[in-house]
Amino acid sequence: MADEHTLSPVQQKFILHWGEMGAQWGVNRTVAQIHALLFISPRPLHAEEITDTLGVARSNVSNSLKELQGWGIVRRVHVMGDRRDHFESLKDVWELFRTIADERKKREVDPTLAVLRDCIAESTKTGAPDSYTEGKLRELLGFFETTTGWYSQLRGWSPSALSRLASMGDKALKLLGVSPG
Amino acid sequence: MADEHTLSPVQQKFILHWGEMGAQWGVNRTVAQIHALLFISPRPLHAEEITDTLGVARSNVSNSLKELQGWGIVRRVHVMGDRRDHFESLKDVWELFRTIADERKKREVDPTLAVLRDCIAESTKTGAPDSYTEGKLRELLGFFETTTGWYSQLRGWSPSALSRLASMGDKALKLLGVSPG
DNA sequence: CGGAGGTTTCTGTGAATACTGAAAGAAACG
DNA sequence: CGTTTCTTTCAGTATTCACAGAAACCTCCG
Repeated sequence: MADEHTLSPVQQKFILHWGEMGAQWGVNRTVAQIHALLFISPRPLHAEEITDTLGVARSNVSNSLKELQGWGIVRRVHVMGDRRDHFESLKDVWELFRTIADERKKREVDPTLAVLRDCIAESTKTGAPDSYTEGKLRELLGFFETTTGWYSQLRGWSPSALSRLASMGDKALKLLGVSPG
Repeated sequence: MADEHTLSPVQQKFILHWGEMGAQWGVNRTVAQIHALLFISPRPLHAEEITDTLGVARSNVSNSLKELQGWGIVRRVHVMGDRRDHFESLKDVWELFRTIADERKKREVDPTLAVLRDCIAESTKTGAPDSYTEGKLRELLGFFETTTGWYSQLRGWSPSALSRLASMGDKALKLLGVSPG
């Protein structure tokens, strides 16, 4: 291909690290690498550029792109005068992580809430010979309910509002008449 | 063994789900299951009880326990009149997740910060022919620095303080003279 | 010092997952 | 329509990861 890319050492380093990070968090290494590449690319790339740059199979790129689109952090765009699909990552870091958090909540936290409620319901219904388990599940449920409640509040706020709030630190609490302890 | 355990359907359901969740987040399924079992167990268990209850190999249990101890969420305890090691999970949900968060930060976020700083340093040093990448890496670094800053502030606060703060919602911002937008 | 109870390490095997290359399938163009 | 260009699906392969079972290793006790 004409528009072959070679990555700078810095780009390589970042992409490789991002791949490792992804793996640690349950994301396929290649998927994470492709995302890293798109994230630092100043323009949308088509699949074959990605194939060449990362040295993985074309089909692998195709599937990985589909997964990234499923996460909502990569989208297809079209470039004038080029039939091929091009792909670009969400470019705003805050929006990026908010999207990922939303998706993880939907995929993992919400089902967990459902399971916990189920377990607790069943446990109380059946007369519960072991109340210890039930108590613990209740605590867990309480934790998830509280934290997801916080999240849904905060996710509407802008980064700058949050950062101003955070920079006030403990003073904020004092002002609000809330003690940290 | 004498003290054989059979799990109630509810316990099974929870343990299996916890295992799946773990897998999604990059934790070995068995490791997560063992943790779930210990979490809902009213007393410390020894390795063989775990083996019998979950139906996995003794050695697997041993390794998994070691990993859980590495995460700091399970510890060895001794039971009077029993030579065997017993194991128990952190029981307080908030402490549990704080411990996990601390550990993930140490293992994954901190190295990422280091890599980003490295990349940026190298990029500026070498005269940076591609400033786009550098800019993006800076944004990413800023994001991680800000959020970890928040985390280290908040992790000292008690759940109840946090929940009082959160329950005030947008009112808190108004009081502080910060607009959400 | 020898043996019993308990724990960890090690090696081979099995299962899951990621990946490739080829073939089939669409869409655009002449 | 037939051809070209591009994308996706599919089936087989490789690699990685989890796991079991055996062996080795402690530690306590008589």
